[in-house]
Amino acid sequence: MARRAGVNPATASRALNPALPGRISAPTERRVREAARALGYRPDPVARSLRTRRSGFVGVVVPDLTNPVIPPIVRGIEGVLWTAGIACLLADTDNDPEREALLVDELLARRCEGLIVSTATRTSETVNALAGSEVPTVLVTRDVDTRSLPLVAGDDAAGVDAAIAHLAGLGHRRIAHVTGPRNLSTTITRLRAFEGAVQRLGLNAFGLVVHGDAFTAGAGRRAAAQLLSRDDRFTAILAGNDLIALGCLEALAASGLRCPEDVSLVGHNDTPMVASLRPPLTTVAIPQRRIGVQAASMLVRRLDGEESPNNERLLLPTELIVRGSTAPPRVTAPN
Amino acid sequence: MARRAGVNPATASRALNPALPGRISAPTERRVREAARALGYRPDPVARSLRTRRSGFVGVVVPDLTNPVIPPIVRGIEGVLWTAGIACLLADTDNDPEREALLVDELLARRCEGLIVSTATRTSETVNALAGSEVPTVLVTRDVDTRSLPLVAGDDAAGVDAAIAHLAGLGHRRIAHVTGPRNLSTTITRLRAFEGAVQRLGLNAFGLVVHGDAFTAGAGRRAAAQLLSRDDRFTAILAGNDLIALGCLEALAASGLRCPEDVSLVGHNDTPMVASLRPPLTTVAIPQRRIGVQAASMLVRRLDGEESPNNERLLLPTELIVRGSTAPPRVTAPN
DNA sequence: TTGAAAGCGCTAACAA
DNA sequence: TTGTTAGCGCTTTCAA
Repeated sequence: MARRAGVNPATASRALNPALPGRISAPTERRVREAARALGYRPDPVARSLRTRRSGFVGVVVPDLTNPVIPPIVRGIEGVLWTAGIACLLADTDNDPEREALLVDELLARRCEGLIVSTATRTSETVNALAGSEVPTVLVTRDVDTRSLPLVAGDDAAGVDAAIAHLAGLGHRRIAHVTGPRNLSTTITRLRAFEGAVQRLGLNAFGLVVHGDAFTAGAGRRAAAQLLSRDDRFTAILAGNDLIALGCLEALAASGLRCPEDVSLVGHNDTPMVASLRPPLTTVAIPQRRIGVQAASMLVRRLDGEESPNNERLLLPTELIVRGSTAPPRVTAPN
Repeated sequence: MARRAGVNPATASRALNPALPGRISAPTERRVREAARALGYRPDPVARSLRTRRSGFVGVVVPDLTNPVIPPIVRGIEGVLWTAGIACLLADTDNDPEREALLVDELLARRCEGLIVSTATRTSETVNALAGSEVPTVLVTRDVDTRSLPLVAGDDAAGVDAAIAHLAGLGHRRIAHVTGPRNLSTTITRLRAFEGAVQRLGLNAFGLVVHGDAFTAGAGRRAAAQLLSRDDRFTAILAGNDLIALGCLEALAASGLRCPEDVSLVGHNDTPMVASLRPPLTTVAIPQRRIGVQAASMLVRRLDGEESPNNERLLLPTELIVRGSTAPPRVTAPN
């Protein structure tokens, strides 16, 4: 290879890898580099991996690439990692714990150096097992109950606080919450924040929390319909995310209720196009790309040997985007 | 390793790889497999790669994961490939030809066995170069002008045909087309189909084609505004994609025109949430996931050595989804 | 500062 | 049917 062009066997290796032990004389290094360029030489990453036991890539495990929150995060991750000379092996679990186990196993077998995981559920055994393993892992967006791994996410609690404060400021006293699926940490975080804010503001949400069984419009529609069928009155809904909010909107319309005149509505995530719904959706925006960037950076630091506690948590600021779906309540509760 | 547990050195390899030459006796195979299981043995993929010159992964190059057409395609790809024991290295070019060149180079250096590419532009030199390379490549959704590589995509032309036929059937005679960026094959395919359909139906679209400079709502808004500022009258718009359609909707509203009463509107792709716009958008749905599945399957066949011409093209059926944004024109053109 | 030699874990060829 | 030997392309001791 390049050696033939130069003169030496594996001195070339040292010449091309300045980080390696053993100083190289300037002229030698120049000769090697020239030869390498002339022959279009690229070191074989596979052979290098075999020797160094480092693969040069990390696994990125996502619950569902089709969930609009995920792609910007992956882009953030991917950009940082390529810059660091690391490639991303992508694995989509389809929100299925079994598939998650399978894919993580496969990823580890392929010797990925690290993992960035948005887990399928908050009780994932697969993810918990990672906490004890050798391979550095960072969670994004979705946490596990054990909190046994570092996490980068949006500060959903602050976003929910802002949302409830906004609604309360408009005069709402009876605010309902249609959550996402209970097996996700994001659902729990938002629910706890909702409960906290309600209590802090002296509101009362008894009978006004209902759980959606998925982050979909259909689940939102069903849950909201259930809410509307009860006797409890409310003038606003905090939805677990934007798709659930969309479902709520549909359920309200189906009940002949108008948004925001009869019921105000707040979503979560600021998904594409929610600004173009009728009414435009008030929602909590999370810095998706930055979450990805920070998660990847955190992983890179760990790969570089920086010691950090596994309970490291980075919550990036969220922002309440006020649009047309929230307004003061009418004097008498309508439903 | 497993050898110590069994008895033999590399017979184990044959035992675990039924495809390899050299028959193995049933008892031996059983012994080996038991030992492997007992010791939790997993063959090292890196060492195997070094020996076999196969890396076990392919590169997936996408223009922008944030473009809602892409994720379902990637999911389709990813599912098929994992099933085939192949991992996906993800690379997002951000629609930038330079970055595309960089990433493909990096991917090739890492010895991926094949590539699935949705290119940044229809004139991509990077992609054209792939046509002459050793590594099997399949294009998805976006073609290059040279047509030098196999392609799997939706049958956009048929979708556009159906859309124009639908509009003409409603009575529209003057139909405008707000295209996407001209450096994408999808734009050209849809434009050609538009022109063909217009001509075939004896319509006239002189002065009614305007180019958006990106697949964004902003580009659609600007292009539609430009269209509206002209003297040419029209009663319907075919948009290059749904985001452009959204921009058109905004431009119409800004001009005091109603959709569909004053101007009908058709999008492309059936992006999430367009059914919830006001009015719900009539659009051409493309089988995104199936496109991914078929592209991956095609690549796997090629990796397995099946010889196929590089001009293989698989166009999967599209479907016009009629919603509320299209209606018969009023008797007199309004704008 | 450089060269020589060994070996990462596996599989391909050849021999038994 | 199985064992032996060699070697994929690199990096890493160890010696010079």
